[in-house]
Amino acid sequence: MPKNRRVTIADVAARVGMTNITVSRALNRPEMVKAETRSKIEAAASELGYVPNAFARGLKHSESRLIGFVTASVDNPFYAEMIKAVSRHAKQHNYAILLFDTDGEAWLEANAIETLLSYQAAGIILSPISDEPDYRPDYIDRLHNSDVAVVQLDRTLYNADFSSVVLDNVWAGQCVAAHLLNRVFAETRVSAEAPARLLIAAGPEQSIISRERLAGVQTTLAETDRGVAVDVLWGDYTLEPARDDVGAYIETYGMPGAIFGMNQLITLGALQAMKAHGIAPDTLSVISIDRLPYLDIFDIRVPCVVHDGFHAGQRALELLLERIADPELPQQTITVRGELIE
Amino acid sequence: MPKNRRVTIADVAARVGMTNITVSRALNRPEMVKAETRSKIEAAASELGYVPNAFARGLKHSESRLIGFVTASVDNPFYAEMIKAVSRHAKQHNYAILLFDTDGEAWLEANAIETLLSYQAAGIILSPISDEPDYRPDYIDRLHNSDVAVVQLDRTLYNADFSSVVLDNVWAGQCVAAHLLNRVFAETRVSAEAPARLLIAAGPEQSIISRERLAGVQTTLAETDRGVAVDVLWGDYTLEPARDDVGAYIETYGMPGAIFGMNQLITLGALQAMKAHGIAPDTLSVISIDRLPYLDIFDIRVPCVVHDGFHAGQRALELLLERIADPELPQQTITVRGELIE
DNA sequence: CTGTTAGCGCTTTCAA
DNA sequence: TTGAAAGCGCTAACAG
Repeated sequence: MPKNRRVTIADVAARVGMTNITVSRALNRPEMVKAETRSKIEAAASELGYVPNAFARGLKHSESRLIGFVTASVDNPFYAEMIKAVSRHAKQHNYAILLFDTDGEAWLEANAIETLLSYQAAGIILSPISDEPDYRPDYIDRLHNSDVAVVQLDRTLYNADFSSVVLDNVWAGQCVAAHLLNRVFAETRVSAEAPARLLIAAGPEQSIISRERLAGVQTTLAETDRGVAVDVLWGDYTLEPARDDVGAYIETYGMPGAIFGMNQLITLGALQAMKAHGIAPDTLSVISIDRLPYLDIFDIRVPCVVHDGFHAGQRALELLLERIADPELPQQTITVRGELIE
Repeated sequence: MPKNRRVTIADVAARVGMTNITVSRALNRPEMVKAETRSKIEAAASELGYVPNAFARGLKHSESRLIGFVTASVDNPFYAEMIKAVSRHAKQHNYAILLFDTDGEAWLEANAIETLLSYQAAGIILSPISDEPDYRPDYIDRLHNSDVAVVQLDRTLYNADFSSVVLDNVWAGQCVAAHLLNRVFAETRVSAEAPARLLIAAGPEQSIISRERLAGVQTTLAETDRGVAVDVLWGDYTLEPARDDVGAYIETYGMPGAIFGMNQLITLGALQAMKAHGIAPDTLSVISIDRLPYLDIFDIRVPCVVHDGFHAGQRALELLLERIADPELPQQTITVRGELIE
């Protein structure tokens, strides 16, 4: 069977002996058409297998029902959760999602934005590859000059004036420190000679997120007279460097009083290093940001500050829809607080 | 600052004192245009911030550079991996991904297909909500009558004639059984009175995937004279029913000789049930399909048959591109084998 | 090498 | 309630 030529509004019109415009109206503004004509048209349309051409429609209105989601890692479970939330709420408002995985590459991110502009995307949810001050991609101006709504999610471009939904990183750091002071460093007293040591396995040194989390820890520690010394290992949010650096640290300085991993992968890396050095997870206090899934099944307790990705994604989409509806709205930042789970 | 009207090819043309078509050519077929004109045009285009309108182009060619990915669960890590693969390879061929999360709902799946047809998607990678024989959505005919390329991934519609990339489920079952015979039931001898028991926590009873995995186990067991009795608990591929049913089983029949969980979540459910009954993971042999991530860090060994989702996704996209290039190609099925990891 | 014309499928005037 | 004409932005086909 040769594939039928695509059926258009005109084919439907011909079938019922009317003109294009009547068919168009019957399908989009049913109230403007006599009920009888309408049902004839609807019948013909479904019989012929008519599918509206989104391109023609988009060209006409010069607006589209597309929302872009740009992220560095679809396979990060936290992002997967956010994508799910965005996708679910987008389709309730009749938007479809164009997904771009930038794989941490600046040029792919730039391409993604370019493509979204060419599809006249109504909005973009952007989680850029980096929040460091020296990452200032050219597309920022393009976005400001166009009329796409933009909401940054989780990560934000340094100093770019877009709305955003971010985690309360300072607070997460404070939570972590408070928990450690309560549970681990409870007996610690000021002691300049042999202070208790907290090892922090962080993300990149220039990452705002890492710095905020660190700042949170430090302010809370500073509020007490417990003499906790903080050692920071900068990394890149992935497992391997965390594992290697924590391993090296343990070899050089011995076991710290506690380890704080700034995200899931970092913490797993730290745990791996501990295992390699024969340290059981319950001997040394480990605390994390992001949940380490399913460990409770095996009675391994790593307390963590958990952020609700689904909620964050949903808020981002809400913000985006508001901006699409009213582009003149001032930029907003929404902060999502995590919760300490023991 | 009022947002500038969108800049079109005509604006660029006016700027350099040429006509639309020359600009169009300079941008798309550089070789057809004098080098000097071309560079003038390119300069003007980037200065004005020209972005081609994908809708106009799509309308003209009546073909698009869009590929649809339709799945029931973006947040399943196995799917996330496949999405990553598809996305990465799609962009190498200049396709963008329209992502639809159907959340297991038939009407959302139907909507997704409808939307993809309206966007003239060049191809669709489809992982339907169900592979059971009584799920026969209407869109199957629409797809066959249109000229979209379709490749099913992981799950396939019962008896729909589309290409597909599927896991070798029979083989996975055989692997599992062979491993159990070697390691767990090695000493078991024929014994009608007290046969060794293998508990299988499966997906839905009508699911082809579950039935194939089960069949694999049974053929391998049948090839030996070891008297292993198989008990099957049907479920739905999620954690909770598996946990509850395995728990109930243990209470009624006591500990089986081994438990086989047919996917990650089922196995985790089984492990949870064991924990609730005070059975340590190393006392009872558990085996799974799909990896249980990071357990090795804690010295918990659950052998599993692992499938390479990245590879599967990549193959699906390759198949799709082939069909886009030549729609007359016969339908193909590619089978991806997993590997037993101890 | 560059320009004219026409049309992709749909919808927005304006008119009947 | 329905229709005619025009145009969204882009690119074939055919000139020049």
